[in-house]
Amino acid sequence: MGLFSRTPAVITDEKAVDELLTRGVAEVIVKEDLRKKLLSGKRLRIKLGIDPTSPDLHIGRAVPLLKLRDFQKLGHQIVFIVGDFTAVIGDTSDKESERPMLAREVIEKNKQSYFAQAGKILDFSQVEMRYNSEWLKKLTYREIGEHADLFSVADFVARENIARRLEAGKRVSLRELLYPLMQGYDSVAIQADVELGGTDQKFNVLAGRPLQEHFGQAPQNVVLNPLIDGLDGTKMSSSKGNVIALTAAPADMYGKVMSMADEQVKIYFELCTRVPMGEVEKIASGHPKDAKMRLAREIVAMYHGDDAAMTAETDWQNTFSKGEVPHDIPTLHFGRGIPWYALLLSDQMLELVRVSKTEMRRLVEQGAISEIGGQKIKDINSNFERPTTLRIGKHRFVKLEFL
RNA sequence: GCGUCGGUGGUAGAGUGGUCAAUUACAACAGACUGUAAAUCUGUCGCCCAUUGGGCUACGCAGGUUCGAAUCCUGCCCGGCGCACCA
Repeated sequence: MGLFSRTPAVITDEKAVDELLTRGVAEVIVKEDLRKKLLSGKRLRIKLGIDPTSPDLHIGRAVPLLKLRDFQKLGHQIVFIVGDFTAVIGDTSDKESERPMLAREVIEKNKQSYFAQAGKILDFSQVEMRYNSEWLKKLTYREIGEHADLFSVADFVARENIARRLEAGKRVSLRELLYPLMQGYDSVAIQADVELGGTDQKFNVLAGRPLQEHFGQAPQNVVLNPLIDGLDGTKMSSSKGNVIALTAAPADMYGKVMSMADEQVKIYFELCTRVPMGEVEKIASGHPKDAKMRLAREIVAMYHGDDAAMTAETDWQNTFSKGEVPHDIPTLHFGRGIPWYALLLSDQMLELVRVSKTEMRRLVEQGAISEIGGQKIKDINSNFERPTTLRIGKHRFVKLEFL
C-alpha cells in the first residue's frame, strides 16, 4: 500500500471468500484461480458492465449489483462500465430478436435513471466509473480487425440464441457480432481481474479472456449469477410484466412479492437479499406465507427503508387478509344521488382506473365492482347516496365522496 | 440488383373473396376456490352506443378490382431465403 493510500485492507477471511463465491453464483471461471487471488490479499479490479438500454431496473438486474457490493465489502475495487458506446450497438444475448440501435439522448436519460436506482444498492462514491466510449471510439478498423481475428464465426454462430434465430429464419445483423469484441476489449482497457454477469452473458464475458491474453494481461476470472425467473415462474422480462421494478412503490413491491409462487421464495432470498443463508433455511422451513412476507419485507426495506416496509406490510394485511382498505387511495367527488352508471362511466373514473367504457361495463357485469363492507354493485341504475369506497377487481380502490 | 417467400390483434401463430372483430396458444382482466398465493375451474379479452341488438375502425403503407377483400391486382416500404467467384 502506498503512503497516500486510504484504501481499506482487503479481507481474506476464507469463510467470507467462500460465501462470495457460492451465494447466488451459478458458475465461476476459473474457480480455483479466483479463490487463490481473493485469498492473496491483492486488491482486485471487479468489472460490471451495464448498457443503459432501458430506464427501469428490475430486481433481476439488481442481482449482480448485490454481488458487486459483496466484493466491495471485502475491499476490492469496483469498476463500473457504462456502455455508452456498446449500447449503441446493442447486445444480442438472451434476445430472440435484433436489438435496435439507441439514440444518444435516450442513452443519457437511461443512464441517469439507472444510477438513481442502482445507488440504492451500491455505494458509488467508492466505485471507479468508466464510459466505454473512452476507448472504444478511438479504435481503428485495423485494430478491430486484429481483435476480431481472435474469434471465429463458428464460435458465434454456435451460441444458442443466435443459432435459434438463424434456424427460425430471423435476421442476425453483422453488427451484433461486434458486441462481444467490444465488451471483451473493455476488460483489456480497465485491466479487469474479475467480471460479473448473468449466465446469459457467458459468451460476452468470456470474450475478455483471449483479448486480455492477446494484450499480455492475465485473463480475467468470471463470476456468473443464475437468472431468476419472474413472478409467474417463467423467464423474467419487463415486457411480460412479471418483474419487480426497483422504482415500484412500496405497497406495489410488497404485493408483487406476495403474488409469486411459493417455490421461488428461496431463490429470491438467496439472490435478492443478503439474509444469511442459515437463516434463510430456517425461514423457508416455516409457513410459506410467513416466509414470503418476510421476503417481501426484506426487499421493500432494501429499496424504500424499514418504515416503508412495515407500512406496506400492514397495508397488505389490512387489504387482503382483513378485507379492509389500504391507506393511500385516490378520492373522487360526485354529486349526491347521481346514478351509478354515470358515476362509473365518468371520465374522471375511467381515467383513474385506466379502462375504457366498454371495459368498465364489463367489470360491472363480471361483478368486479363492490363497496367495501357492502355489496357488489350490480344495479347501475340505482343511485350514489352515501360516501363509500369502491373496490374494483382485486387491487384497485377508489374513495367516493360528495361534491 | 435479380428471383422467390413473407409482413395479421400485447406476443406467437391460423385464416387465402362473403358464415372474420378475425381459429388457437400464451399473456392480461374478472369470478370461484385460497394464504391477494401458486395450481385448478369458469368467464371476458378493438372502440362506441344499447335491454336482445346496432354502429365504427382494424390484418405493413397507398391506391384499385368487386355487390362484398385480411384474403385478388398495382405501386411503395420492411424482412427471410437463393443467386451474384469458379462460368
